[in-house]
Amino acid sequence: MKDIKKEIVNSLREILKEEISGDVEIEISRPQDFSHGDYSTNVALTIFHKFKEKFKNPVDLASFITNKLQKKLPETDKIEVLKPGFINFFLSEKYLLQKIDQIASSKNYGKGDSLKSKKIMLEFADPNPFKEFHIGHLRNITLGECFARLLEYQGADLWRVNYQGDVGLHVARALYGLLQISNLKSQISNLQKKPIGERSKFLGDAYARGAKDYEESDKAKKEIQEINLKIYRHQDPNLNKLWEEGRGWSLDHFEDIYKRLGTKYKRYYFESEVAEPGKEIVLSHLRGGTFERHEGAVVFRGDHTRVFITKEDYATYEAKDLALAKIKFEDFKYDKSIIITANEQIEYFKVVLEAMKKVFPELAKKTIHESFGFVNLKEGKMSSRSGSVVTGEWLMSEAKKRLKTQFEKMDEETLEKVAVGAVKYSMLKFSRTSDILFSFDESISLEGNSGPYLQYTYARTQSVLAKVKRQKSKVKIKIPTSAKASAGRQNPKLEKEELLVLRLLIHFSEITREAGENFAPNTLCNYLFDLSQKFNNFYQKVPILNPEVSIGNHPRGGREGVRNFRLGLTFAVGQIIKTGLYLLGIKSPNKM
RNA sequence: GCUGGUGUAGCUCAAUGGACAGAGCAACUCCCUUCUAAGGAGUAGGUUGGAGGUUCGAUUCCUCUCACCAGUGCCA
Repeated sequence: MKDIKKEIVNSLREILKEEISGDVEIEISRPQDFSHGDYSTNVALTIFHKFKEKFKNPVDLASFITNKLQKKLPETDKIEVLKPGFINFFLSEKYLLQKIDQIASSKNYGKGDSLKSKKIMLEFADPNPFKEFHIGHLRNITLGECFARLLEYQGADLWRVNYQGDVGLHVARALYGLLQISNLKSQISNLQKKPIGERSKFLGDAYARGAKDYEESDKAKKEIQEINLKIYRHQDPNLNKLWEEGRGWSLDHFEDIYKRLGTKYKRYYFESEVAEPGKEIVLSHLRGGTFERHEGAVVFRGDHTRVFITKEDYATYEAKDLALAKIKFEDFKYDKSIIITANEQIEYFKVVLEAMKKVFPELAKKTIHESFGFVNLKEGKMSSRSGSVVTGEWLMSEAKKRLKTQFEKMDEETLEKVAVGAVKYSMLKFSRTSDILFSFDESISLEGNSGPYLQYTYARTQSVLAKVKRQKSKVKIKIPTSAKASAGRQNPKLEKEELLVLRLLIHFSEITREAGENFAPNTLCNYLFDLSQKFNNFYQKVPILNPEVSIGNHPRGGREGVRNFRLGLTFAVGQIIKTGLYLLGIKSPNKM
């Protein structure tokens, strides 16, 4: 089936080529309002300055173009020229109906190939062992998984990887905190029998103590710095043992979280494995002048100066990232390497990428950093009561708890899907780069722009379809091909509510591609929400299973035809929502 | 101080330089004998922080200014 958007562009290009020698950029956009058509272009406005002698104004030019266009685009019902010079395209019902058949009959509808066989490495989540997996990590992993799926949907060969900071000052702080505990040994053996969550909490508390002491006491600060060096150098066997134990606890705990969130990594990288190689890379480029020694440290002077090797002679995060890029590429010859972190690292990555440009120019070209904003809690006061940070686990459990009181009959499995979906959706529905305020009330709600609302809408579609399956033993929803169904009918007219759903449905593949290209899941969220609203309106106003008898000129013909069409539409909406939610990393329960 | 980001309805947020700046909460009206009312329809709510500029056209781009957040040589 023809891609109508491409058809429009090609036709326009042909016409314009006849009129002007050069090629022009043609933009086809989706109007915000259906009253302006299914597609629209501002090309007459943008190129008018070249035609000032031939035409009075952009509207004139647009009319001229439109006259020539009419014959070339049989898929359109109407092409109109409006006010300043827009050309609006209205697709014919016949075309829309063909499209619905396509969606309902193909499992892979919407799948793109813009990244076909491109190798992409995507690093995201990056929690630090010994520290809590906090809500920032939750947003990171949610966004990362969504990007991964969006890119895979465009045909990418994608590796999800996770870079975890198992050495460094933060680890030293936690270890210091642990060492302050008097009966540490017995506590540890005690905890070994306890659930992972408790162990992880124990570490989190130790970190909090270490961090506090680091700030408040010079003596503690010095000790922590010593611990840091000992870990880097593997000097102290007892300390190493403690480090390994704690590290293991953290990683087990993280593993649980990844599983719960539906992310599976291809490869884990650790700071401990890139620290030495990182140092070597920096030192080997010292002579070339890329780096220089200053006050005992090795620094890089880029956009601003950053330290790559400290005067204590261990690699900083900066140096490690250079080695990481190299090792990543050895593992997987990527065409593109994407790193997702919070906004606070923007400046950091600017400089690291500058340094990488000098050290590994080929890799630097392939590496991009994408960031996102902070997560704050709207109902956040209650969390500070515990004194520690708000963890990802806590957020999900709390969501589940609240959901349970609201929907008593919901079974455990569905509860989990909805709770995780609610939290994830709240991380995705806002534009990526802005700081957000997480609200339980909004995210759990089935009203409004929320994960559960979409899940509920999907469940509704399945509920209707299930009814059909119960009625007949095995019903395959068969939709008569539109060409036949509407043949011989004059001015077939769909119901308003049907048409709105239909007109929205056809844009799914464009939306998913754009969401991937721009790393903008919120565009997909907004689209799915819009679709759900329009479907719910349709559901409310139009009987699906028992259409009124007197639908004389419905393009799907008699009662049976109309019923089949509406079932097909319902089926298609279900497919699109389910696929859309999958791309967001959210599960779609059949019943709610 | 410097660099970057943000500022849109009471609240939380949308809006590839486009059409009358849109949603959802909250407020107020309606709609269940019928496929999930866990839903739907509607009303009200705005000088897009402020001042200039570029453009056929600015929430979007540029300059200035105010407020808040983040980053800013030995953390990650």
